[in-house]
Amino acid sequence: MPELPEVETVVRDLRPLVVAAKIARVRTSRHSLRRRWNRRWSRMLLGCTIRGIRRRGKWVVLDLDDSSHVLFHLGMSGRLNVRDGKDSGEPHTHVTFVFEDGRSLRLRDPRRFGCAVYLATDEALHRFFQGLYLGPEPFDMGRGDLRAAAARTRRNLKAMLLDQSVVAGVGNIYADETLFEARLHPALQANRVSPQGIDRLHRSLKRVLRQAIELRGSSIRDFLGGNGHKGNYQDNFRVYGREGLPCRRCSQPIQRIRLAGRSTFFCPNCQPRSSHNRNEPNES
DNA sequence: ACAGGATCCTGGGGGC
DNA sequence: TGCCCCCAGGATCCTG
Repeated sequence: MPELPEVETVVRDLRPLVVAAKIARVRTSRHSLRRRWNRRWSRMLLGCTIRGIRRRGKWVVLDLDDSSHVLFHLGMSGRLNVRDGKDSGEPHTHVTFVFEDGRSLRLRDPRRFGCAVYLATDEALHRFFQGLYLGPEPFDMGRGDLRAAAARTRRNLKAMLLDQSVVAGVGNIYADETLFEARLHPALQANRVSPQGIDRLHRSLKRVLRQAIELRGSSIRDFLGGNGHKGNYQDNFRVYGREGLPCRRCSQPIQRIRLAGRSTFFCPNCQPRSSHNRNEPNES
């Protein structure tokens, strides 16, 4: 559930808390995450100081002073935060970096779809992302990039947006919100959408993500930022989770279908399957 | 080559 | 109130 805006929020919240912190101990749980934490990595990290924290797609990247890196993925239910002193023994804590000053950075993840990975060099980090075929950041992506990606696939728009090799960081919620904003039906075959339609998608993607970041992401179920504060974008959802509720533009009921194995919400009036009347959806 | 389905995992919610 | 079942979906692996 943490998608780009939520991960960005976590990173921004954590930055003042972790930069310049020195790692004194590393603790891991015996449950394995999506990728197994290698015990040697813990030793490598001892004495390292965190130089920076940033986001790449849905990944959190810690940069350490010996030019090694630690990546975190929050999966569905992962939370990354800093606690003071005493081990509160919170359940589902899988990776803990105890700092010299007694505070600690913890990855908690009940569903264990998340992971933590150590990469010893810049080169290794680069190769790791290359191996994932991780696509461009939405804000760095030109509209030509999205046009090209759309032209070369017969998949539907929803599946294309969810594909991390096309654009990094988009998940189920922001895919649906972006498609609504662009007034494109999620089931449209990507290579059959007009260049103008793809450009609308490109603009909408940035607009939706930018606004979601401003509002600190969405707190549905239990997402909290790195400082424990909630996001507010869930109050702005146009379609996600609104099956049967009136569209905020035209008041037609929002529909839900299954696409790319995911619940997909859209307005059948504002996002018509054909592009005939896309300029004037009926008011009703 | 490409698209879609199954899989992993737990907590929460609906139905009875 | 309690229990069961299903659902949520990010990434990866498998099948058609």
